[in-house]
Amino acid sequence: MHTHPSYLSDDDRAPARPALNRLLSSLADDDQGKLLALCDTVRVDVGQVLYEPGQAIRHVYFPVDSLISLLAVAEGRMTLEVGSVGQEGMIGASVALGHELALVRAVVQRAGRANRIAVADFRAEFKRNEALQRLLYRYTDTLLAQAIQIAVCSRFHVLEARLARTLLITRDRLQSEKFHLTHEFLAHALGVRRVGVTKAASALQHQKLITYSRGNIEILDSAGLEAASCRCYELVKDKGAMGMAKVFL
Amino acid sequence: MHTHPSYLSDDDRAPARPALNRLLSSLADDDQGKLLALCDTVRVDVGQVLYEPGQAIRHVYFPVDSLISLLAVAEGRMTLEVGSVGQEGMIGASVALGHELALVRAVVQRAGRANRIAVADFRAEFKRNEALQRLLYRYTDTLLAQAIQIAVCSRFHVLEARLARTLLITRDRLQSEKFHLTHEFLAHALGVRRVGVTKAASALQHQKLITYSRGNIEILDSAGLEAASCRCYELVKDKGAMGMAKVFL
DNA sequence: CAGCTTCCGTGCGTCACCGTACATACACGG
DNA sequence: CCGTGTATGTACGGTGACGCACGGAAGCTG
Repeated sequence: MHTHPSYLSDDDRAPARPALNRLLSSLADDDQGKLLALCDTVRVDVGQVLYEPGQAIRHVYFPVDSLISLLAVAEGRMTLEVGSVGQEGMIGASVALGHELALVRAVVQRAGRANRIAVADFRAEFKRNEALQRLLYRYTDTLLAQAIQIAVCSRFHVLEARLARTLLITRDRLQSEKFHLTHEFLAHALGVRRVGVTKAASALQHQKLITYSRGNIEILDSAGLEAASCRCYELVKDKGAMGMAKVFL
Repeated sequence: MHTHPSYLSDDDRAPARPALNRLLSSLADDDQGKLLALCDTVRVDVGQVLYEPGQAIRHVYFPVDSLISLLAVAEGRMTLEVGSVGQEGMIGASVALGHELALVRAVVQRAGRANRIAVADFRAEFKRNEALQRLLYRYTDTLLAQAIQIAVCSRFHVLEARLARTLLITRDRLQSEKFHLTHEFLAHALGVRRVGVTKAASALQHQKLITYSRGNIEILDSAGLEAASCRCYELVKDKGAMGMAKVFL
């Protein structure tokens, strides 16, 4: 089993052996090989829309170093992030069950690479690969846990706490205290107005918890930000980690 | 917990051969038989709490004519219904994946029978029964769709529309224009104050869409109620139906 | 440097829902 | 028939977020 090296720098470097999504790499060698033969690796860019609700899914994606945000879409331009998917996950799993259409928007939050498989190939492999079936089931379950937590959070917690939570989760996923995320983007994820984000972010900044300018956000006081955030941060974090833990051992 | 004995038939009709949960009945005869051998049928009562978040799951339940409400619990007494499960579904599926603990509260919304299996038995059967695996995966996926829709709905839609939606869905599940549901219960499901429900319900009643008294709700104008509800009604309805359609053919 | 786009900040009236407290009405058992 | 509990109704100030509109500032391009 070739586990990819854990040193990762961003763009300039193009390793001869491309890093692999962790879901894929958790498969046994022969299963993995068959799947990889059907894969190609593509680069996805910030803002790129991979799925649109109601539209047909063409490929299943396994992010490598990219980050995908899942946005549920209500009428109008109101959206709400119901989950996010990095190297530990995948999008498009439901096509294996015969669902042709996406039910959420999938948009790239951080540019990077993703392993990609055409739907027909994926379905064929799914049918005969039992390990893959278990994996998808398990991952869907963690997505469910995420979605539930987010539903609760966005119903009961005030914007400032939710913003803090999102920033912390983003940091964890990107492994960096600095990242790029505009108020506009956050507004879509949190399902609020852009000015609402501005107000909340500004409050966090006054408390010296973060600083930002033109989309470049930096977390200054991690502990303070956790205090300002809701419990949902730990819950999502733990559930996400625990849910898939056994797979990655 | 006091487990209810498996004799049933307290009041109205008691079919000699008890009806079966639809998920179970969709299994092939031999698979079904093995599972049924591990099952007993219990009666559950309104308000009974089957699972509590963070606590161990002891049994997996397949409702027959009962209806179970899944409530995500935030701190305090704030709750939000993230799905409901009737004869077409089950609760406790995640134990098959090794998750010991419930992540939502499961409370009985309508009394009735449920097929029940002890966790250990269920896990053993899950391991060797591929059809069961597919079934659980598929059902978890429809739960995810439900949860996402509810997250969006409770974020963006006003209480009156959400109440109308809940009433319509309840009607569909119970196959009856009349049912019992107190404002208090609805408040927990919708994640709002009881007085909020009273206000919204009272508005619907003034529009002659429903009538109610001491928990006995009757839908008077189905079409009107649909008009007053949000689109989420049809979405949840369709997705729930379509998601499991092939299983039930 | 001009001009454009992107991103952030502010102000103002409105509204849905909150927390709390209290009032009424029906139901049922002793 | 009275008491107790359950279910529903009303009232009031408070607030978080909304919609809208506009102002300003930082970067990109020509």
